[in-house]
Amino acid sequence: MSRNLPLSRDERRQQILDAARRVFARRGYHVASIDDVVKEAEVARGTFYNYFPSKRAVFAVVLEALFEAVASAPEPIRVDGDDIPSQVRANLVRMYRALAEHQDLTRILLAEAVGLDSEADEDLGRFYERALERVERALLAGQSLGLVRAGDARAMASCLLGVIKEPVFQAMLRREPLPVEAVAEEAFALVWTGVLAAR
Amino acid sequence: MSRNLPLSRDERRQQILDAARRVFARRGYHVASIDDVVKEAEVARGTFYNYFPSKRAVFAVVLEALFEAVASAPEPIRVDGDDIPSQVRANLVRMYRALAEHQDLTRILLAEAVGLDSEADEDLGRFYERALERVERALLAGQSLGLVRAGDARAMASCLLGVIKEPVFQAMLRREPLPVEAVAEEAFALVWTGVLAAR
Amino acid sequence: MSRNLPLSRDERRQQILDAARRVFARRGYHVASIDDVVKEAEVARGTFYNYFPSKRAVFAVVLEALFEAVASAPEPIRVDGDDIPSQVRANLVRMYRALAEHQDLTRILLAEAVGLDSEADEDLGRFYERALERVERALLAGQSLGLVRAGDARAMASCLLGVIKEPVFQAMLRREPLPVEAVAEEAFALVWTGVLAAR
Amino acid sequence: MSRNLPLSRDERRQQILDAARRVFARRGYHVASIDDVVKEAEVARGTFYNYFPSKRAVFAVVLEALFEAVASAPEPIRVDGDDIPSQVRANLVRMYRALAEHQDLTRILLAEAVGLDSEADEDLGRFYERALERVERALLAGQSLGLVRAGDARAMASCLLGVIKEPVFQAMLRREPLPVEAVAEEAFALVWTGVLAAR
DNA sequence: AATGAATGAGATTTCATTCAT
DNA sequence: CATGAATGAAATCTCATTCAT
Repeated sequence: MSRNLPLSRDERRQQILDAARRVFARRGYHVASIDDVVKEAEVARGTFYNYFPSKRAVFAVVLEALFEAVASAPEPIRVDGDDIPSQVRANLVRMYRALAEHQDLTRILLAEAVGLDSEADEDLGRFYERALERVERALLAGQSLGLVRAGDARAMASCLLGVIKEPVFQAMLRREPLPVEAVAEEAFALVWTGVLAAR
Repeated sequence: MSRNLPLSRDERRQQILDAARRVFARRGYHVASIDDVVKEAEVARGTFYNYFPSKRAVFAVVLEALFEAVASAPEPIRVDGDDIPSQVRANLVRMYRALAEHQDLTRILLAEAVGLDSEADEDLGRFYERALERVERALLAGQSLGLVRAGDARAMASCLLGVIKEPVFQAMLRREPLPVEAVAEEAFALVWTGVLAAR
Repeated sequence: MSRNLPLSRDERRQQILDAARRVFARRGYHVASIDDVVKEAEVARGTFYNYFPSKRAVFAVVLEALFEAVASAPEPIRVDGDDIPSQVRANLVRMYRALAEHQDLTRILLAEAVGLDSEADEDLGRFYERALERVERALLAGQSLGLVRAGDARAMASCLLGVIKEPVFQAMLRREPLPVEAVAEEAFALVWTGVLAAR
Repeated sequence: MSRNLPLSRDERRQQILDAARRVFARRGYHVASIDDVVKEAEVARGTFYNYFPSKRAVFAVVLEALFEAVASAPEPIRVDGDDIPSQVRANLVRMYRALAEHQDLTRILLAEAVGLDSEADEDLGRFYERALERVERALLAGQSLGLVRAGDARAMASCLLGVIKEPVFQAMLRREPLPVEAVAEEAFALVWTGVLAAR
């Protein structure tokens, strides 16, 4: 009935996008319906399709935004800066904090984006590819500096990514808050020295 | 259509269960339809419902079977047995091998079972709880033997779980085979000594 | 698994028929399933079809049995017997008692048998036809004896049938027991003298 | 298929409601399918569910409308108006006419609404309760005026209700038109003076 | 640009009936 | 005869998308 005030195209688009993110986080991609989204955004159903061609498309845009938010958290390691361990530890804290801050995003990223369809899998693949490359480059740099031990940097990167993701995933699964400091500390220690007692 | 000959309840049930597992792995829980399952099993639609009350129910059974298969892979570390590093490495290989053997299972476990509904989340939570406890106990034992460094064993366990899961997840995402030996080697090295070069 | 002892064809048939009557009374024709019936009868599903060609057919037989039970309740009015009012009153009591004794049958007759399909409607039509004819004949006899006032005996019979049915129906609807005596008394008084106070 | 032009919510709703009433009357609640209804209404299947949440729900609305239509037919007896017998006779004619006018409604009310489920039974129970109370009040008034003979007014009301319903039911069962005048006449005579010849 | 009524393919599930054992 | 596994047509209901207003 009552017609929404005209908004700039970008504002309206953002309004729908935000609503979609909240809905996807709350209900999951498959269970969420366009109806849920337009109700959350308080626009008419047709309006949605004026801005996005399909449910799948708006989800892709939501995903892309998440990628950006998480990927921008860590800062490049600088050889000339603080001592390297501190930089690594700080980056881990930054990552965990970014993930903890956006619990809804996390849920989408870890739970909803997987197994959607092959196109979504490719989006996700590209995301992790970028993440892995980044870690891999850091490891390779470390190896060439003699800081990091020899080994398959790619496989190592994959394991390291797991060190970051899993505690977040477990917290999400249990719907508990992520204990950022404790987890960052253990992750750092593991990465740095493994589980062994000092020799 | 030609009618299938009657089969013993157990055989038919298993046939449908296997088909369901393949279909869930290929298409994902939400996208898979009962039609897909009965076509894969080559039975009539009604036959499915003679054995399982719902799509959700058959998925629960599939999931439970996966839990068992994966959880039974590692063997307890024995202090009096082979040297401990070898036992740990062997367990990692066992786990990766179990997961690699059943690529379809892996997809379901890592991607499809997450965020389905609260009941599935609880199943999954219990599964990971068991896994974490197991790792945690091993770590605590190691600590009391002076082998493992001090620290929050729970958080450490969570990170270690990630070390195992992530390479498998990445392989699944890219639909590539898991390089079991290489990954096991890196995972072991990471767990044992971290990423640092020997000091 | 365990196979029922062989029974004579008639006994087995009766066993199924009784079960069907109970089930139809409890659940209603449409909601009742063959599964309900065979479980109630404790026979296999196939056995049912050895005795009755269809769900509809067994229902027809159940109905027929009810017809008999109810139709045999009243006794013919005899001009040479007790005084006629007593005979009429006695018949009303007999009818109400028969209906009250078989609550389940009543439910089927009044609620389930109507609107099933055109074939069932014809069965039901024949039943009421017989009932109406009987009442009509009694009324015509009464008219020729000068006992019953003039009028359309058929329409009168229809109204009288309603006098009998409705209290039973109301009791059924409320799932209350039928107060046989009180209802019979009022029905008799109504039939005999209407609602007017004596002039 | 050519798409129906958008209609106001109320118009479309009414269109579907009317179609549903016709279909329920023709086929019966259980046998009627949503498909029948949407074909009768000439709308798409989804359109039905835009207006009613379920088959059961649209039936409840149909039923409620019938209750209103039938319950509003008789007019209160006024002591200071025409002579009372005329008023009673007129009310009977009004009732029969209302029922005869809407044969479809009648079928639903008398046949389809009974024994559907406990909720429908309660609706029906309330409807008859209102009807019975109305008749009972009239009888009690008549008794206090010395017009109506003594007796259990409630039981009497129940019998009277049967006098009204049964001829309608019989006509419906035979799919014959209701002979309104003849039936009203006999019903009135029965109610007023019973079946006895004048003494 | 915004609206929301209309659409229909397709999903899950039921259950009367058949038939090999 | 008795059994119960197997069947598939058909039912209800969902929801992404279209399009007249």
